[in-house]
Amino acid sequence: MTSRPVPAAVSPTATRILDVAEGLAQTRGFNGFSYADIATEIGITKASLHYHFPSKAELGRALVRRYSERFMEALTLIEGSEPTFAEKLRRYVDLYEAVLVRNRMCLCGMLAAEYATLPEQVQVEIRSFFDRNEEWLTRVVEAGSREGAVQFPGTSGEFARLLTGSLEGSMLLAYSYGDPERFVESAGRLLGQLLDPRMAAQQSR
Amino acid sequence: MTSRPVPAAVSPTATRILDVAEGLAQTRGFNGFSYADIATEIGITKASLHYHFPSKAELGRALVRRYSERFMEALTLIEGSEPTFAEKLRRYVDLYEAVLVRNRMCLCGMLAAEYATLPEQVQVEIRSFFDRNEEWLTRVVEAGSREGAVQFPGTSGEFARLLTGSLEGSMLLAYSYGDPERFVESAGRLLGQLLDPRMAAQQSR
DNA sequence: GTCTATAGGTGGATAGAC
DNA sequence: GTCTATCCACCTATAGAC
Repeated sequence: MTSRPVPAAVSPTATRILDVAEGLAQTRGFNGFSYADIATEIGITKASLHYHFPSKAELGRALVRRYSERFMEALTLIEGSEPTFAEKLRRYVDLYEAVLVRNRMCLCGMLAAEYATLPEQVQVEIRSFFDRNEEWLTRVVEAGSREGAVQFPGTSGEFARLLTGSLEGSMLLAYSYGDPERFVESAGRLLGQLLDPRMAAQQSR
Repeated sequence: MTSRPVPAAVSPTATRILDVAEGLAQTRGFNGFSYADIATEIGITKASLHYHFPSKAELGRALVRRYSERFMEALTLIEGSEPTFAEKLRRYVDLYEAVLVRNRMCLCGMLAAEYATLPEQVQVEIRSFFDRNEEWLTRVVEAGSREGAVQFPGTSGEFARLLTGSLEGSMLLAYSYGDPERFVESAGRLLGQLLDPRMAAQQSR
């Protein structure tokens, strides 16, 4: 079997730093945590952190890039078992839910709010995340449309944007209420209504 | 005619402070601006700000409360001319758009991301905003449902939550991309698909 | 109500020893 | 790689004169 390319080796400490910083960023935002917070939790000094990530901007860039890479890998995994269109979307939603049940917000949704205050390198990574999400979803929706599994006006890309935006927003509110069920509720309803409008209409009361 | 109750008089300076702080909070978040930022823009000293708002927590509380009150007033105005169900929703969406075209994010959507780091008084006001939004939308949806203008599975409240979450999320992404059109696109699509599923199905390509 | 002055703390970041 | 020590900018907040 062929092994896919592995990113340049990252030291265990750098990984640990990213792990801790990720949790902090997903709950408090990029401006809501400091090097001191990470240092305390890991048990090293602030100065040592700067050896691994010279500036907070570089830490942020690495943070979002890793998050983004992992997310894309998860998207690739979804398509592995050749699921139906509805299954693909359900698993896509599951990725969001998995973040919420850990009492975290999507890293990129979180940073989208702070966008104006972020270092440019981080802004670029955030956009890349959403662009890649949209590309994947567009392909999925396109395929679903060809199979007749979904119908909608406009382009697949526009439909994909609506999905991403709606899910991020429902996630944001569920996060702030500390109630993942709120997201599950809305996401299920969204898919149900958008995917099979005729059934939704029949089910109405 | 009867005049509605007016809130306790607020000094012109306090109003000016709130105006500036609101703009900053909507673009940079609550943790993204300081007393110094406000002071510079207004042309008074930081110390003077503390006379009007002793702590940043109190400033935040006042900020969200005013924003919330104004938003609710706008919602009341929507119902004034006895519009159709579709018109009410469209005007609701217009409120979001009006914020975006000023290159701002919804104050409460913005602060929802920072929720974990906010003073408790501010957290309470944020929740209140979303709860009141949901209540208003629920009533509107309930009425629309009775008139047969909309059909959906589940309760009106659940449908209302889906709408709020989806709009806030589409707004957040449009804000970070600096592209209000992105929101208009998605919001129009959302209403179109959810409000008349059968028509949406027919329009598909 | 607004000012000057300042306290007391935390932010990210660097120098240089080990 | 990690440490101690330190810098300097910035933060919220207060005291007290005007």
